[in-house]
Amino acid sequence: MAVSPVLDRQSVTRASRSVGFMALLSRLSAQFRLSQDEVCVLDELGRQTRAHGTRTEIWRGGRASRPRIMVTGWACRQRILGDGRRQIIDFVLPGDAVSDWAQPGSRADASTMALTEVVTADATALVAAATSGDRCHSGLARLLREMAAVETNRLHNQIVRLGRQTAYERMVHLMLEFHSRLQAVGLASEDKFAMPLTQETLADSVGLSVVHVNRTLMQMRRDGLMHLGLGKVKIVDLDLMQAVADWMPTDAEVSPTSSNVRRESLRFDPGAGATA
Amino acid sequence: MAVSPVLDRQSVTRASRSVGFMALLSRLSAQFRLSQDEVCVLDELGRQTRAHGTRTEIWRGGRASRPRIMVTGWACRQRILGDGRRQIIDFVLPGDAVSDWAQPGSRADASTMALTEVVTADATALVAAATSGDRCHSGLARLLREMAAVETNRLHNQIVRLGRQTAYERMVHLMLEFHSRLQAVGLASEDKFAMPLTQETLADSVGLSVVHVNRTLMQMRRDGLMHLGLGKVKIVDLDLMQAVADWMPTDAEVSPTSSNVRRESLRFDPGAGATA
DNA sequence: CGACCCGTTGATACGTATCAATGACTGTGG
DNA sequence: CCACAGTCATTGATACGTATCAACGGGTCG
Repeated sequence: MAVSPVLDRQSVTRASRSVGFMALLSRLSAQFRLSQDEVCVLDELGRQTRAHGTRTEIWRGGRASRPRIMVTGWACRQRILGDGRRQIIDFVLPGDAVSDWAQPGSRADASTMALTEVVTADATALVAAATSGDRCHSGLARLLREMAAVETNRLHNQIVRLGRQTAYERMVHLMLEFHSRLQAVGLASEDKFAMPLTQETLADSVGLSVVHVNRTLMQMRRDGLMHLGLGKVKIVDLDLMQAVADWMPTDAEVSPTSSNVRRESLRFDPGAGATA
Repeated sequence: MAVSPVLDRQSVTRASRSVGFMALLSRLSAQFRLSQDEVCVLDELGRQTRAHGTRTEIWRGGRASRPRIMVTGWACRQRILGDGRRQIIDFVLPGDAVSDWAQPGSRADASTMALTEVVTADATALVAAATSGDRCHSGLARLLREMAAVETNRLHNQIVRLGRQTAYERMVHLMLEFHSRLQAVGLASEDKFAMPLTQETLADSVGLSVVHVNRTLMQMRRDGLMHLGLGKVKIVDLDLMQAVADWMPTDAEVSPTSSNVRRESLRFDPGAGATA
């Protein structure tokens, strides 16, 4: 293989040093109290990067492939039904896993598609270090477990949105998720962030038609919740949005206000049963 | 604490030796080629069991608690919105994890509720052995990763159902999931299984109203797909059901028929990007 | 300049929710 | 033993939310 053109090399280098990615690494290092050695493993991620064009498939479900991490750009995990209907399962943002790392050769499932120009990094070393069982890499192991837990939580959110929320609530909730996730990696300010998605993409995520997504967005603007110009989102009334969408705070501890108890008789029964 | 009444002790012992659970254990031992030592860890699960009454909360989200595994009965993971709307995220069947094991003190999320009388077992030792990093327990570690991968796949299925399938397709797909999962633990025959769920529970899973679930089920009967009498499901035309629901085979390898490629230009580009 | 993608809007159709009522069945207490 | 309330499945009539079809305008690109 010949060397890559200079331009590409430069752009990739720039990408791997991107705001979001660097912010993420430093935040992770602090949060998980990673050792010097572990930080080195993370730093190595910047070396093995690769660019992918818009609308290309970054990862195909069912394939055994090396684990990759998102560095720059937007992608989505999706599934296509036999007749062409598409459902976006989850969005993949900088710092997220491109495919599921848990099981190397897991069954055919979803695939991951780039929604913009995308840069990913090879995370083989990271995963290997974390799963080796070495005590000196326990911080990385916790980091991976945390990433998995956060992803599961996102899937739960997506299920609740699609199953029990109205079109309006779904859109607001999704926007709050974007805002929260992008803020976590330093890619969003208090009230603004870039969102390079078409309304069709949004539709395939929230399970609506393109037309109705458009109407819902216009309504949100009229209601003074947020404004949404080409590729940019400006949040106008965050509190109102969180109230509308029944938003659950992500980082802070949740006070047991209206915890998961329902109208019916619901006992918690710590020791209602017999113990053998 | 005094000893449990004899009757309870007997029933629990019987439960921990239940068909589903024993079948599961032997299948797992074979599939993951577990060592003698590892099989012992699994066998220990039968000792620390506990019974839970219908409609009790088995696990509350956000609580740090010991990991438990389902032995007998049906439960569901669910989330309740502020105004009382409920969404069932996933069903918990014998052999499944009651809560997420990945991260001990993960954030407040869903809770798990018993839908029938339920018996669970303490899986602390299992998780500890699997995450210890000991080479002799690597089979258990793979087992846990596989369980997580399967659960993630179920969540993906649920998202596709709710987002892009009709009421009819959703119901059929869910029934196929039950059939497949119960068969895997020896609780379903070729064409029959017990399903102790009310239509309201089904409704809260597939994101429909109770009334419409009823109408959908009646239609499925009229169409000769399956019959559904009190607590029992009898599959009439499995092939038709799988065709209707766009069912993806779970165990067998998926032939790359209509893989995740869409009408638009979708290249896979193995090396379209630059490598730094 | 035309072709195309994307966002926007209107008119209409369809799927599903909601409200209401009934019957079958179960458990409970007088 | 029977009245009673409660849960669950079923069915009809109607309302509402969202999909579908169609058309148009503004951008961008070749």
